[in-house]
Amino acid sequence: MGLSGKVTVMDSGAGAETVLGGGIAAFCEGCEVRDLTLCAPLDDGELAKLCSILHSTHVDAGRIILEEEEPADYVFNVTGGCIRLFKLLPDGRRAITGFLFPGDFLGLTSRETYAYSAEALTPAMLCRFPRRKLEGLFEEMPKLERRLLGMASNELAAAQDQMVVLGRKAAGEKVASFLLLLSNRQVARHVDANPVIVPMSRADIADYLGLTTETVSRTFTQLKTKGWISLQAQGRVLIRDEEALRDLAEGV
Amino acid sequence: MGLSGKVTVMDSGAGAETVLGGGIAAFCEGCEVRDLTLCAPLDDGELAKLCSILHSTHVDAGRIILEEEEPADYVFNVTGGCIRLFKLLPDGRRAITGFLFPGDFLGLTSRETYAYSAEALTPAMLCRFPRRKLEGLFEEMPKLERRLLGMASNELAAAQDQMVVLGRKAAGEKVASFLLLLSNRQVARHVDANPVIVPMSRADIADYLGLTTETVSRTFTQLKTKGWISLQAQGRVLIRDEEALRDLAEGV
DNA sequence: CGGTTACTTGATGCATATCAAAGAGGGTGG
DNA sequence: CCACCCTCTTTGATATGCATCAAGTAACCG
Repeated sequence: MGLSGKVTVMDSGAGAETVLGGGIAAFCEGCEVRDLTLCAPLDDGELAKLCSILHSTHVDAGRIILEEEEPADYVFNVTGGCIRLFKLLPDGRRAITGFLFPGDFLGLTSRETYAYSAEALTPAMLCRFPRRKLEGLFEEMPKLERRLLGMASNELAAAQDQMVVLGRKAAGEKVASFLLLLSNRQVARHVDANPVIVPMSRADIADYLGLTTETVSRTFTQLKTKGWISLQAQGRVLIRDEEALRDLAEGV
Repeated sequence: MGLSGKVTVMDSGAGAETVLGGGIAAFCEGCEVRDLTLCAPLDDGELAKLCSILHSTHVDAGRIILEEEEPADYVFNVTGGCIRLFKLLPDGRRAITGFLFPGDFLGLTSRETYAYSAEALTPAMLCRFPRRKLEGLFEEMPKLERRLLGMASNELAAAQDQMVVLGRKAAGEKVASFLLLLSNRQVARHVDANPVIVPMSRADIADYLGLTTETVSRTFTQLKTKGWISLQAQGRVLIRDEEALRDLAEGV
């Protein structure tokens, strides 16, 4: 135990704090991302039932939430902060397979273990569901399963887009695609499209785009020099010429 | 109409032939991939109902089955042959997002349009379902929806593996990963793991791995020179040193 | 058996990686 | 509140793996 990253959210010790379970929908009333999550299609009574099996949890930045190959006993809804999903090669190379934001779902797998590791990139809030209990609710609430299928389909489409980025786009196109992706996801959660909030490091972006830290940095500089973006405080990126960025991203 | 690739399987004209619909499960009796497909969890009565909405179709090699951005009115089960899924950039660059084999599912999307194009790479057999009718059966047969969620989760895991390949592996590691993937998928459909049957061209493999035709070819030659594989007739690849190939693929 | 397409091999170039070091934030303790 | 330190970012110089361009060879199909 202690401060090592090996302590996950499943052990309810060491810093990750459980807030609530069991009650009625009161807790979910204030949820700002309800229309994006698993819970979107449920009425108040159904929501209460779902609430009875969830634990809302805060995780500190840098904390590991779950690890590849570990038993997939829980699934999560992200309600705040940003999470990175990644896979490691034996020699330490890292591939980030996605970033999660409020409303996103975490931990879905058809196997008995997780397919990737997940780490909080900023302080984050999660709703944690025991997987078996959630599956137990499917019969009673088929809407839940339908919703999960819809979310999985969306993730699949996003994964396919990312394969195009990784396999066939040049560095500039990759970075432009990335900025527009973040911008679009802000819109989905009712945040202004511009400026783009970039909470992740250059190294994270590099591992997501199949580049190096240096190349990502150079590419930002080039976009800035062209006047298409400007870099602001706290990792904010102002898009100054969206059309140019979009053309670049699409490979026109 | 005519011979242009623009004629898809949805138009039931020009070469793609509908075999049957409507009957009882008789047609499915001989299906060799029933345990892999959507139909796996269904009993005979349920299968008959599913049969009543399906059309079994043969498609010629090279024929386009569905196109990105077109209305997603049908979904398909592949029962024979090999299909490539791809996305194009405006300047003609192509990214192949996956290859489908018997037992695989095609056309799943949460949106109203397909997320990619699909083309028969060899002569192929498909079971075609009207999407709305299939969704209509979900209430009656929740097993069907459960199965679809499982298949989508599997696809998602495969997509994440592929992101690691595309983003962080070198050419040799990519090709080794690819050969082992094909081998593993043969095992899943009860085909011997070795030799690996490679029905796709070097260009297809290149577009799947984010390489060029020439690099794929050179890499095959290198693996051959090391004695790890040998190239046989009809695109068969004999794996001679699986452990070496596996270590290479995993990046050890 | 000839034509066509796919594959292989070679020579060269370039985009991005790698190695290296300086500069900018951001948080902490005095 | 300021100074210091640590980490992240930026920039520069060089190296290299893969792409590109080019041509020969093998496989396949009618």
